[in-house]
Amino acid sequence: MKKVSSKVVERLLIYRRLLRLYMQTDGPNIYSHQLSRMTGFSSAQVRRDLMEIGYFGSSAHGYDAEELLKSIDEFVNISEDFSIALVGLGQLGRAILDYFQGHGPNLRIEVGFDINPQKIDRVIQGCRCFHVDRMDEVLKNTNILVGIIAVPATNAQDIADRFISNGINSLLNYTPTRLQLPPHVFVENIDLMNSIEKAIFFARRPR
Amino acid sequence: MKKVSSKVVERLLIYRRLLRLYMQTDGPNIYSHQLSRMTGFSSAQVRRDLMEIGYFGSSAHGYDAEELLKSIDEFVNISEDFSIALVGLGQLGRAILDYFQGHGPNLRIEVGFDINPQKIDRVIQGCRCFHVDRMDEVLKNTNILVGIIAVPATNAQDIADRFISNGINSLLNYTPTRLQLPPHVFVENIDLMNSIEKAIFFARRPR
DNA sequence: TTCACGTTGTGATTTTTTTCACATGATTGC
DNA sequence: GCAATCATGTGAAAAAAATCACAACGTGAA
Repeated sequence: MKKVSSKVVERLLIYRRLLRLYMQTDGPNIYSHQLSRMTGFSSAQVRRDLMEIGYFGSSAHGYDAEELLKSIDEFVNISEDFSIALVGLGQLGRAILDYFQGHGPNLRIEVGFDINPQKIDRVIQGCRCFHVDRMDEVLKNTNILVGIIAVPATNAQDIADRFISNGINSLLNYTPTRLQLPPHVFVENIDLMNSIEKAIFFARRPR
Repeated sequence: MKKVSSKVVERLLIYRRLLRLYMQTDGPNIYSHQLSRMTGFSSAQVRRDLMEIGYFGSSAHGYDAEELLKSIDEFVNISEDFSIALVGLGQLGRAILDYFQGHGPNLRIEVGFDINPQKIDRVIQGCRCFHVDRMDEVLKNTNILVGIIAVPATNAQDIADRFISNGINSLLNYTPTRLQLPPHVFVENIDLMNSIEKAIFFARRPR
């Protein structure tokens, strides 16, 4: 299957989300310039992105929203249920848990890990919680492919290593730590402090 | 002053953070290949980035860590205290509050807004909380330049507009809404669902 | 002093990403 | 039926970002 850049995937997922909203209220078809307005990406970019997944519209009616949505769904192929593990159930970890268990029906944080005895062996928001020491044991018996890291920065690398040694090759890193990873592992860094510092920088400097 | 891309700023802020750690334990000087190993960026990229801010090392001892840090600090210029406003004090908003008030000494979420009466007119984590209806009034009397949006997706645009009409031109958007903004406004989108969907995608597809 | 070594700074190049611009094709109004 | 209109798909161009590769330099050992 054709390789596709992370940026394109990101935008496709955005179209996907917007299409769902669009279909609830608007007509059955949609134009690239509409997606452009909704996203802020240029209409040429929208068309290029849709080319990538081999979906073709008509020059008269643009794209059939429902078909397009289905095409993107097929392409990203995350419709079936998907299990995730989360390490770190502090304030941030619980917010993440809350956010994901609330929203999407197709993804689910299956298990959580922490070192705080208050969190362990409970079920929080439908997520079974274990002591971090049991990661290997627990992960062995699941088919989790994505790990979320929401621990203090100093422990992030350890947790990442543990995930990887259990065959997990896609990580969400909510710490500012720059993880050292083998090249086949995907990581998305969500660095809250970095984001706000950038925002502060550009609050005063033009782009 | 020279314009500099968001990507470069992002990396400079990462170097800045790592330099602080590095200086606590390691020698007074540092090489581009060390920063490369720590960050995952190539050493050539590190050198290019440092060129941008006009800091020059020596070919024998690399960079003087302290001087370099000072140069980056001067460049990003976010050392003095900096006030921020946060709208939305739900689970996510409070996690953000917790995170930022805990960490950096130089930035501070000064005021918060919500519609939940339980949150209003209290001080949470050193952040004074008001009803959203009082945004104009409260923001008028501060010199806040950065706004954080952590409300339900459907309200995000309204809040953004309100921020902008009060002269705030740099936003952190924690909702999946794609904001429509005038071109001078900087926005950093932190789209949690998008991130995890990307991670799921790349868990199964090579890059 | 001189040479070997390792690092910087950077021009040139490559790669990636985005935009331009237009031929093509479908539809509508007349 | 035909012209006018408006979107698409895409080759070509441009812009942005990253990498290559090497001259120049400073140091330390001999």
